[in-house]
Amino acid sequence: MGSPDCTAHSPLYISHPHHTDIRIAQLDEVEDIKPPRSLLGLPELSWPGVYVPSYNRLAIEENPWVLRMTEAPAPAAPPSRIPEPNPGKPSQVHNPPSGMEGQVEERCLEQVQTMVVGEVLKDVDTACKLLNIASDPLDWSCVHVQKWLLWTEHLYRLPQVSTMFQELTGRDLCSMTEADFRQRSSQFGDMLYAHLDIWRSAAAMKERCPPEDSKSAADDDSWSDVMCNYPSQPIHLWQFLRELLLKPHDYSRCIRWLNKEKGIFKIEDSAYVARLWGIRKNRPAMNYDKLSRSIRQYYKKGIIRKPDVSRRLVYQFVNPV
DNA sequence: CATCAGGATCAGA
DNA sequence: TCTGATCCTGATG
Repeated sequence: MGSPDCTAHSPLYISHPHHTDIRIAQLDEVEDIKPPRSLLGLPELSWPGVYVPSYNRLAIEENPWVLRMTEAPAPAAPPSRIPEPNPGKPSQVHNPPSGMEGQVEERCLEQVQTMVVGEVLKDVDTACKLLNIASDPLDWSCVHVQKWLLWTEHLYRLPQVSTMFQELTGRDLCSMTEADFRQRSSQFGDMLYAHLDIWRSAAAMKERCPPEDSKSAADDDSWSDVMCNYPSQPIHLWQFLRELLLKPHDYSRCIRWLNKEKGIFKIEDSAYVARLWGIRKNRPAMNYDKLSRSIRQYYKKGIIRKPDVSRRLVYQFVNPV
């Protein structure tokens, strides 16, 4: 079976502006701009000059497409709304697009769409890895659905909606209409439906254009290694932490090596890491207090310890990679 | 106040 | 039985 009319899906990512607008508004609300107090004296953390509280940061970080989507023109928009190609030619704005201009714009649009789609695929993939679920919603068990819902709640800062969708497999979810979603959550059903739609589209897209062999072989550690190597076994906390540490590109803002050779790492954003761990383990109530207790259990087992010079939020793998 | 240390207990695999 | 989650008390900076 699979997802219906895949071809209609690629521009569909940007066809839910009303859903994402809410999101953007929420993100934009975050104007509390200040550097984290813990950054004193520490090396540059690649923050783009703006400090966003952890949850919003997650949303931005894990879903750049949420922001980028708004940059892409809506598919139904008239050609004249396409971002100005050259400020030096104001006439273009008013003149009806000639055939050639139309082509250029079309190509522009295509490029933007390709970029957006690429980002979507990447971010869906990142989320898959984090949640340890398949990218195709049709393959999800009830537990996977709950994980995904939890993640989506987290992403969109929704109140708890996952309870409204209990006992549903991914297939059940996919067979539901938008109205069904709204029936379960009048406020956020449409949002969840749209988000699921994105995932389904991404899955359909992947199916149609699977990652090229050239890509999947050597350079592509981000796709296969972490997630696929342990299908559904429970993951250990130390493995999870290491997994985050091995992805500095994605997670260095919340956890990073201080000395990789010695296995010393620092948790930069304890709440965020705990939240990720909670999502991964389907434990919504997870917090740093509990996570750190679990880390301390590793002291006895000789897996993790405090470094010789003990510092807050700094730990050390006894056996570095 | 956040973090840290560690005891006790419980649940799930 | 093992691992981790949860709750707790008390210490520390």
